[in-house]
Amino acid sequence: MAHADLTRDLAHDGRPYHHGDLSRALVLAGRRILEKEGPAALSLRAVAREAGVSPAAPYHHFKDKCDLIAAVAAEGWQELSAAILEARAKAKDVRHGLSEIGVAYVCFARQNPALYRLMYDSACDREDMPEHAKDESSGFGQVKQALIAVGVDPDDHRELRLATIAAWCAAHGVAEMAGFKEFESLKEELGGEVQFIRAILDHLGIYARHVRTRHDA
Amino acid sequence: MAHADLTRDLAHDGRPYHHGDLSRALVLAGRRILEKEGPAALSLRAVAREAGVSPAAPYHHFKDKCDLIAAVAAEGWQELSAAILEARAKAKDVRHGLSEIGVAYVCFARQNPALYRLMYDSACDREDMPEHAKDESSGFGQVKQALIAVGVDPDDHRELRLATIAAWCAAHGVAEMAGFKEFESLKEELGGEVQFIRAILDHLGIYARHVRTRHDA
DNA sequence: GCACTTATCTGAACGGTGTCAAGATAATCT
DNA sequence: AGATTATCTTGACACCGTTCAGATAAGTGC
Repeated sequence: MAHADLTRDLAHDGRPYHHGDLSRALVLAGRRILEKEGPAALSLRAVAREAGVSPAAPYHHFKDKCDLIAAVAAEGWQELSAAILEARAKAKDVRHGLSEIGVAYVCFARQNPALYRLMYDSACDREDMPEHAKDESSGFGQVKQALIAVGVDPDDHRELRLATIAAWCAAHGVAEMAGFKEFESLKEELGGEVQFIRAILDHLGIYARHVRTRHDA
Repeated sequence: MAHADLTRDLAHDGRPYHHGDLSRALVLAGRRILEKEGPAALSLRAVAREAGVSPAAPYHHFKDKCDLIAAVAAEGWQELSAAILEARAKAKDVRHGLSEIGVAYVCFARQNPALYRLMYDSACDREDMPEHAKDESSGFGQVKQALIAVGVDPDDHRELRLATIAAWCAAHGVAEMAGFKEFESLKEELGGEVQFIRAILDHLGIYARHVRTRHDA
C-alpha cells in the first residue's frame, strides 16, 4: 500500500486518518461555536460534531467537558496577555502605561465577550486566578511594572499588591459592565465605546491617584 | 364533602391540594439548591423535585427555565438594594456614604456568591441592567445621591452619570475578584475580608477622588 | 516483512436535562 | 348545579455528558 501522500491518508469517506491534531481542532471548534452560537450552544457534542468526530472522541484528549473549556479559556488568557503587552509597548509616555493596559484589557473583553466570560468562569471554578494572569511576564506582572513606573514604591509590597489587585478589579468590572445597552447613549455622547471605557477607567483613578501622590511628595 | 380545614385539603398522599403558591415555592427551592448544591445543580427538574411537584409543573408559572432563574435573580437584586439602603442609613458621616455602599455591595456578593453570579448572568442575557438596579430608590439612585452628598455637581449630568457607572463597575469588579484564594494571605494580613474589600475600594478611589477635588476648589 | 503494543476513534448505551402535548383534577364562575 | 378555567401529572421527544466494549491505525521490536 502507498505511503502517505500530500493530502495524508484518506479514509473511505474522505476524512483524514485518525485526525492529525484533534485536541487543537477541538479547541478551535469550541471557539467557533462560542463566537457564532453563544455559550449556551457550547456542548461537548457540538464541538465534536463541528470537528467531524464522534461524541466520545474528545475524551481521549480532555478529561472532561470542563477540561476542554479550560483549554479554550487558556488560549483566551494568552491572547489577552499579548494584547496587554502590545498596548504597553505602544504607550510612549510611561505615565500612560497603566491607562493603556486597562483600555486594552477591557477592549479585549468587549471584542470577545463570550470568551472573556468563559475565561472568568473557568478561573472561578478553580477558585484561583489563571496561571497566565499570575505570570510575571504577563497580566499581573505587567500591571505591577506599570505601577512602579508610575511612582509606587517597589519596596512597599503591601501597597504594590493592593494597587495591582485594585487595577485588576477595575478592569474586570468595567469589562463586564460596559456591555449593557443602558449605556449606549452615553457612549455616543463621548464619541465611541473606547472613549467611554477610558472615561470610566480614569474615574476609577488608579493612574490619577498615584500621579497625584507622587506630585504631593 | 367537608370544607377546607385548618391544614387545608390534603391529597391522598399527604400533599396539599394544588399547592397553594407554587411559584413562590419554586423560587425558594431554587435558592435552596443554589446555596446548598451550587449553580450546576440548579436544574428545572431539581427545583420541581425539591418543591414536591412534577417536572412540567413549573411551566404553568414560568415561561422558561430562564424565566424562573430571572425570578430568583430579581429577589437577589431586591435584597441587595435593601442591604445598600441599610448601609447608607448606618453611615453617620456623609463622606463615608459611598464607601459604605461599596462595602455593603461587595459583602452581599461575597455572602451569596452563587446568587450574585446568577444575578449578573441573568442581567447579561437581557443585555441590560436589572430594573431594581435602575430604580431611583435603590442601586444606581442611591449611589447617585451619595455622590452628590460628597460634592459632585448635581447639574453636571455627564459627570454624575460617569461617576455613578464607575462606582458600580468598581463594586462589581471587587465583588467578583475577591473570592480568589490567591488573595487569602493578604486578607489575613489586613485583618479580614472586609478590611481587604475596603482597602481595594479605597484604592479605586472614588470616594477619595471627589473629596480631594472638593478640597482643591 | 511480521506480530505486539499503544494511541486514537466509533457505536451503543445510561441517566439526566429542558420542553411540550394530552389528560386528570380541583378551584372558580354563572 | 354545570361549565369554565387554572393547575398539576404522565409520557414522550431530542439533546446532553459520560462510559465502555470494540474497531482501526501508528509505532515498536524482531
